[in-house]
Amino acid sequence: MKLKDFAKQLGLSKTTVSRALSGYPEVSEVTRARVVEEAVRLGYRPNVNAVRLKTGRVGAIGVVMGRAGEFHFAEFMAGMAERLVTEDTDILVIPMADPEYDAEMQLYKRLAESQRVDAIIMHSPRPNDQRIALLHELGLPFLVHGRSDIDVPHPWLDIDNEGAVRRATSHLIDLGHTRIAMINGRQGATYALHRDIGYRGALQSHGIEIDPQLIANGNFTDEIGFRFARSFLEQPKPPTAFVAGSMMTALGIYRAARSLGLQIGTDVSVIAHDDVFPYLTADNMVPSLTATRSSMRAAGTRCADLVLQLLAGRSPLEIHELWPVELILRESTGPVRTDQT
Amino acid sequence: MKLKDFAKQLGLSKTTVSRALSGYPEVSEVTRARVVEEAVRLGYRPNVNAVRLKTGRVGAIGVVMGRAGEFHFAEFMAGMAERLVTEDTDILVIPMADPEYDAEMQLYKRLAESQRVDAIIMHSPRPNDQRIALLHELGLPFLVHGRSDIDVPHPWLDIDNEGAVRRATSHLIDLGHTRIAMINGRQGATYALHRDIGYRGALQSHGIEIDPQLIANGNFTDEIGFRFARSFLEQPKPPTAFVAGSMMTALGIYRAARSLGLQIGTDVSVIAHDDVFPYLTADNMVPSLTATRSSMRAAGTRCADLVLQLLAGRSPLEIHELWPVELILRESTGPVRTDQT
DNA sequence: ATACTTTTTCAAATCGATTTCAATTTTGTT
DNA sequence: AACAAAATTGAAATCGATTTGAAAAAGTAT
Repeated sequence: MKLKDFAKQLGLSKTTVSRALSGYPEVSEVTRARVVEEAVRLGYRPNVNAVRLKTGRVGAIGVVMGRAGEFHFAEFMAGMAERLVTEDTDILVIPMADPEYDAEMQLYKRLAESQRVDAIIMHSPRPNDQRIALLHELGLPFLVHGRSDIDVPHPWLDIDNEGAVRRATSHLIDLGHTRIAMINGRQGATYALHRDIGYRGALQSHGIEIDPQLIANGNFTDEIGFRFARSFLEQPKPPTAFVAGSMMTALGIYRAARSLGLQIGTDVSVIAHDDVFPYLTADNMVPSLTATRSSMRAAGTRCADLVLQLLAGRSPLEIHELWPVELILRESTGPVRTDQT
Repeated sequence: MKLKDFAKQLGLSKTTVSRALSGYPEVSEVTRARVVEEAVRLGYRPNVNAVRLKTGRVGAIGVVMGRAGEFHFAEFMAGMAERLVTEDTDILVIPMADPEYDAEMQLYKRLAESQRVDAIIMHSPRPNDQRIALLHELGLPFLVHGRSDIDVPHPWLDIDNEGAVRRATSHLIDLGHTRIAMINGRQGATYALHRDIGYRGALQSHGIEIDPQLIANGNFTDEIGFRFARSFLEQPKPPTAFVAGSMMTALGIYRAARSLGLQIGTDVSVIAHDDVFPYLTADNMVPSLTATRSSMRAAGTRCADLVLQLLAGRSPLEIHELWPVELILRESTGPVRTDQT
């Protein structure tokens, strides 16, 4: 059913029908009501591609997806979906061949030229991230989930990674720990850097020397958590506490500690960052996990919201949201054992 | 840069340029070479929306996403992305307000009418799933990830859930277990039904009575695993083994067993289904988890592939793929303790 | 050189909507 | 009732490509 046919059925012009459906004020309420009602009855719905061609609006927000099967991703998208479901806007997942810089730059260029999406949400930016410069140049509206120190204005939403880790680390220090290990995310991303800064900052401000042997970087997997925790704990001077980047990492650390006969919460303290997953909760771990918490889903919802605002004309320059992170104390952290220090 | 301008620059007509770029044979090789080269140099790229309007092809495959933040989802999509990255096709995630039947039916109708996607991948179908009937009726190409017994032909890819669980259960029976609990996925989906059939079948063919008290259904979460395992184990006649629907469920069962001082692999055996996640591996659990395994990512890749074939004209009638599921024996299963039976 | 293919190119129609500008109808005022 | 102002409607242009059918150019055979 095309507009032309539909209009003919109603005995109206295409113009009037189109206006009635798009809510323009120049059409009488009685006509509009009739048009809307008949549209539902006859099942008329504008062809998206025609609308898109004419208006230049696509009705889709792009999210670039790397190969790594990030479990965060699904949560973030679920959050976006929550906001977008009422908006007639969908999410375009753009597969990226290689998480290589060049490939991604090309991808953005193509996206901008081909008008597949109205805006892009970019993840895990790096310090001085040239992708941001490119997006800015291309004029394609975008929002960064995370931040970059690049000298180009960009709208972003980020959580206070530095503050979160600083607090977590400080808390461990307050409990008497001095050998605190850090199993961070992959090197390169700003968030990993911020966490590193928070960690170092906390130690330094308490006059504790930083031991590079206690710092590791890697994917957010159980495997990484286990491997590094195990190797750290087998050092001559093992850590008495861990700060970890994710729940999965924490699972690995738990496993490593157990495998060495160490009790979490007494022999070894653990704090991890919790993105709040419906399927795995910090409170349910044994012992329950002390965590810095921030909902990934909520971030997705808000990012979608901000992008809509951006598209509605809000200035990108004023969009900067830094979300505080809660520290939830549970059983996995405890005072350092006096014979350990 | 529009086709018109670009053609003018080259001194050719729009027709010839369009043909040259789309690889039609009616254009001389020397002209084509020039056009292609100049397109790259001048950065001309056809406007997708115009192409889509004209050709009726959208270049996107739709995946309906429920609210539940399924961790499988990201893996499946990562798999799809792997296949689609080389095609010029993207993934459209369609948010669904409520996982209600009616709402979803409406959604499919809207999708078909508005031509947002070329095809749809549908997840977790139910027995006699009317959504399949609807999609069939609408003429929107689709692929079902899973199966339904509905009396409408539909292309599908599924794993052998029944066989997997039958084997898992039989294995436990071979180890001497007779009180075997089943923590299945949410009731309603065909896969849950198939698993249930496999479970019951294995018990029955060994002459073991089915105890409804040992069967539970719920989301794939640590929480569900814990709660049911705990309540089962506290029964007067507790199970000595568990068959579980997911790794997360298994985590919960492990936790429940531990909380009751039971050793996994000796006091209680556990087999779970493993969708193969990069961040959490069955082999790394302690003790390592015996699992029925099938890669969700591979399924995503193959589903994307099949949809492309569908769009290329392959008959939906002949697309039925049933993937076998491996059973990987590890430490979480062992012979029943003789004092238990 | 002519007639006839074959190859290459192009003008114009088309896809299905939105929107400008003009025409018509309705309402309000005197 | 006459006229202006406001409200409503519609014809035609437009978005940027693809594709049909016709024409021009090149190639081949007589």
